[in-house]
Amino acid sequence: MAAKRSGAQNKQFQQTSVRLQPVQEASREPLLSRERIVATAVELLDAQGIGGLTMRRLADRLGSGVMSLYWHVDNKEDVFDLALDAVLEYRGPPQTIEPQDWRGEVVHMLEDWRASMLRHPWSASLLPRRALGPNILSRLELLSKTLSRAGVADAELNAAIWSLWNYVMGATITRASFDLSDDERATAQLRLTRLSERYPTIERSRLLLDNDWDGAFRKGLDFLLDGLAPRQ
Amino acid sequence: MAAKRSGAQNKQFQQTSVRLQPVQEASREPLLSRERIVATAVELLDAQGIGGLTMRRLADRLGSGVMSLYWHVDNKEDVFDLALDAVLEYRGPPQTIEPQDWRGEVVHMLEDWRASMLRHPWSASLLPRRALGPNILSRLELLSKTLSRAGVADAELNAAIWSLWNYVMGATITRASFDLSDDERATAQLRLTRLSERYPTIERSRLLLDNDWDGAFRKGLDFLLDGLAPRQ
DNA sequence: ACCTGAACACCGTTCAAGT
DNA sequence: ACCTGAACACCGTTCAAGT
Repeated sequence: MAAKRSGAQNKQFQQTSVRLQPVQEASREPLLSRERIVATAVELLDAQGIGGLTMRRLADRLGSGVMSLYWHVDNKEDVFDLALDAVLEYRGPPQTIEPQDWRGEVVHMLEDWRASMLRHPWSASLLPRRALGPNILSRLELLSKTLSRAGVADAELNAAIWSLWNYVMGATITRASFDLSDDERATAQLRLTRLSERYPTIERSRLLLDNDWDGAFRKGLDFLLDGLAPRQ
Repeated sequence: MAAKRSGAQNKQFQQTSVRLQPVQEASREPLLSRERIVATAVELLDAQGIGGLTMRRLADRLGSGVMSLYWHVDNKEDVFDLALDAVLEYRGPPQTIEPQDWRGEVVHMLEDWRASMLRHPWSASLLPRRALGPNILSRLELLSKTLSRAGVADAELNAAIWSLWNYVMGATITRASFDLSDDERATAQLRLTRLSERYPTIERSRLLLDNDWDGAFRKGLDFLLDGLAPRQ
């Protein structure tokens, strides 16, 4: 059983080229790296969806043998975790939001979170099934601090956070799935039309067809925030 | 390519034993049936989770060859669709709810929906990714009718329905995932404790540990309903 | 009408090496 | 320190049959 790389090491070795190891003839970059693997995994997931990520395909794209991946990465689950976290980074609110505008800050972070997941539609349905990575924890920390500052009592904080989490995740997972399968959706509505006597109301309102997803998202979010921490 | 069974046939053949086919020596029940396959698939999913359902394992449990399944079922996706729908049936509100109490009716249906999915934790994360089956469409139809009766305008009906859908799905998917991995959750909180300087607020509030999921669900739901159709 | 086994083109991962 | 191929124990599904 070979000793494995510990996962805590990083890319700060370029300035100090001499190390404990014997001098290497050209100190060339290794072919593979954690970063390159994760970036390629995200590409593959974007292109082929969740079922399209395969250790073999991943190695192909990187021009390496399959088993070489396992030096840098524990297993396939690990690749999923890393790709997911890579996609969830938050850069903070724009300058235009004033520091005391807690509601603007919360809404911005949540909409940015949702947008990030929609840019990588596989990520939304993956997130609830994996351990929470550093980037999503940072978002939760920010949310927690902001709501606290807005006057939400400590005893209600967790319920408030999870309500928002639930709403964002539900909205995004649903939206991402519907996006992925435009024709499937059309056939669903078609099938529905044939059965319109069984589902007359949703037939009439064309529930499965034309929806203002973004508007609906924002509206429901406002209702929740009104309930959680009423406008002053 | 053999002709395939059409999927519309059902189990009303016991009273009239004579049919178009030549008389069979004992008219014995076929070994397999759509119903038996679906019921066994649900068992398997309950026991082993989403990754545990395998055509080979399913056939094993049924005491048949793998390929025999394909007579009754199109493919594995079909099995997923059928198992999912089987689990989502709604029997209607209890007698104790009065007919004009639209809010009670909505809350009962949504909580029953959530409870059904939690009884089969694989179902929640599956539902948004598959085409909507008859049982979930019936629930949406009921929801639509009830909200309409409660005075929600036609123009707002779809947004209202999707807000509720999003909330229920997000809450249930999250809850089901957290349930599945109690020790994973513990290690997550442990890892968090080590990093408590980075996430002090969620550390302090023990966000990842002790939560009143059911209470939080009900609270958020009330906020949404208040917003969607204010109490009279 | 219903069931079957062999075969194909895939998977993730272990192991024992190579440099 | 980093990369490799062979091998194992799995997958879903096609095909050409059997009764």
